[in-house]
This record gives sequence, C-alpha cells and structure tokens, in this order.
Amino acid sequence: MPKGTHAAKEEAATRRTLEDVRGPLRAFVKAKGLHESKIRDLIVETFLSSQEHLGLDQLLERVRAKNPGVGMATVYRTMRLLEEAGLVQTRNFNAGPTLYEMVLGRPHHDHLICTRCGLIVEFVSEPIERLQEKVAEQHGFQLMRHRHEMFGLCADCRRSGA
Amino acid sequence: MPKGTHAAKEEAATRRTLEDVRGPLRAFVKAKGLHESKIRDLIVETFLSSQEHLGLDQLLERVRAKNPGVGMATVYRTMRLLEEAGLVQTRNFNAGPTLYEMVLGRPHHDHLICTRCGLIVEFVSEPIERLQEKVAEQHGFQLMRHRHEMFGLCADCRRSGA
DNA sequence: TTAGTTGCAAATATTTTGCACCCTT
DNA sequence: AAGGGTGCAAAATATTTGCAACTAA
Repeated sequence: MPKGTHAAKEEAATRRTLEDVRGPLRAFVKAKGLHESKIRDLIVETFLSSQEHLGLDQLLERVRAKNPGVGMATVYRTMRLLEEAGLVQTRNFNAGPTLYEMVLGRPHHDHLICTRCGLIVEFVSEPIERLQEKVAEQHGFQLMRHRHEMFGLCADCRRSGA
Repeated sequence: MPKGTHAAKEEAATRRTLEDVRGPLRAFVKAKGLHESKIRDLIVETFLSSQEHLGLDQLLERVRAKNPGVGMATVYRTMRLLEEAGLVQTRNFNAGPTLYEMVLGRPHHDHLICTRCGLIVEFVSEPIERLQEKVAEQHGFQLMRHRHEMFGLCADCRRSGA
C-alpha cells in the first residue's frame, strides 16, 4: 500500500481543538513539575488539525511547514507526553511507523482496516465488549485494555475487484 | 517486564515436530523453485522444539547452541519463508521484537496477555468470532483476518498484589 | 538561578539487503 | 554449470538519548 494512501480516505471523526486539550494537558504538565512550551503547543495543535491515525514523520512534516526548525525528537517527546497523559493512544495496524490517535473525550472503539486501500473504519460492538469481559473472567484475568483489529476489503475495493 | 520472563510461564500447546512441517514446507519450497538446506531444517526444528511466541533473537541463540556459525539473517529469511508458506504467523503483543507462532494444524485463536508477568493465554470465543463477521458485514467489509488481544492481570498476579 | 525544553547528532533496536562464497539440483 | 542458500557487514527503518544552548518558572 502506497505510503499515506489512507490519509484522504479516512472517515471523519469529531475534531478536538487545542483549547479542548489545553486544560488536561496543563494539569498533567503541572502535576509532573514540567514547563509549558510554544513548540509543544504547535505540535499538539498541528496533530489535532490533522486526520486521525497520524504517523510522526507526517506530523513533523506538517509542523515544519509552520516552523521549519522543529526536530523529530521533540515530536516524539511531545507525543509520548500526550500518551502518558492519557490524551492519545498509539496504534500499530501494520508494520511500519506507529500511528497516533486522539482519545480525549471519545468513547472506546476498535478498527476495521482495508488491506488494499488502507481505509480505517472505527467501530464499537457492545456485545463483543461484554463477551470479552466474560472470556477474561473465565481465565482469571482482570482486563485493563484490549486491541481488536479486523483486516479485510472495504466495500469500494470489493467492487473495484481486488 | 524482564526480557524473556514469559517464556517459562507460557501455557503448553500441542507441539508439532519437524516431521509434521516437512511435508508442507517441502511442497512450498518445490513450488517456488527453491532448494532445501540443512541449516533451514535446523532452524525449523529448533523453532518447533521451543515454546510458542518466540522472538528471533532467542531463536538464534538456541540455534547457535547446536551450530554456532548460523547468522541472524538466515533466521529471519527462514522464518519469513515459513510465514509465506502459511505455517507460522507473527505476533506483536507489545513493542519490541516480533514473536513467531506455529499455526499449522492449529485452529485460529486470540490472546490474553498479562501486563505484569507476560503470561500469554490463548482463547477462542465462537460468539465473538460470529459477532465480528456481523460487524464487518455492517460496514461492507469482507473479513480476511483479525487480531484480538486483551491485556490485563492474570490470576497469579492479581493475588500477589500488583 | 534552577530545571525543563529543544535541535542535532549519535546511539539503539529491529529487520533487510548486497555480495562473495558454499551447497543443491 | 546454474541458481539458490549462507554469513557477514552495511543499509534501512523506527525510536531514543546525550549534550550544549535556550527558555520557562
């Protein structure tokens, strides 16, 4: 699959702005005794204005369009901070770079991924969620998180003959 | 989690021998016009006699105990061949090295992973499998494969206070 | 001023590839 | 003989870290 193919085809999701994130992020930063910074805000803002499931190489590219001096390490450090703060989560659908997804104020969901065009569709299935708990219980596990990814051909790709 | 911790704790699974694998592997090798080799057999045999969900660094270590001259590249090449032949599958539970799992003659299953001790438990839930199909259908997807991983604390780790 | 933040380069970690030489067919 | 298999080193990919200079508190 060509790099970045999925970007344009991805389904729209509710978008949060820097304002939505600023509160929780500030609280986390303060609690850890860290400082605030303009570059961090720029990275967060750029991430929020991009499509979901973004790789950090693409994010850096977008950040540099506004401030060419920003380094890759800072992007990694910033996203790791957001992850520690529980505002974003990482996804690894295929091999290759880890993708980041905003989770603040969004309900849990899992993913359907088209192996041909890269389309990513989010889904929630309450029955599956409940059955998971049951399975975990049967094995004595206390469930903390899960990852449920289904790969196949999306409707468009099925039509256009894969 | 300490490297390799999960190895000893992993649940036993039906073990296949080189004899089980030799037939399908030979057929695949012949169909692709490849040659056979002793080192390949040694790697396959060593993989089969190890626990499930093995990383290639650990596999190389075990292979070198029998033949110190073997190189890492050959281990990668051999396991990639097995994967192309549909005999093994890769798993990526956490970050870090990809783990390999034999699938020949084994029914599909998913995984429960203990985030504290690394225990890996395999499970199958027919109801979940069926619901997955339904979800895929609702979104117009033709499902080809899926990955369902649940992370939490196993019974032992819950008892010993995590 | 104290301590976190940043860019850059170097280091890690994982996996792949080029190439000369060896082994199968 | 022809062509795949192997080890080694180098490359490629993804991510992290050391460090000196910069900036927030």
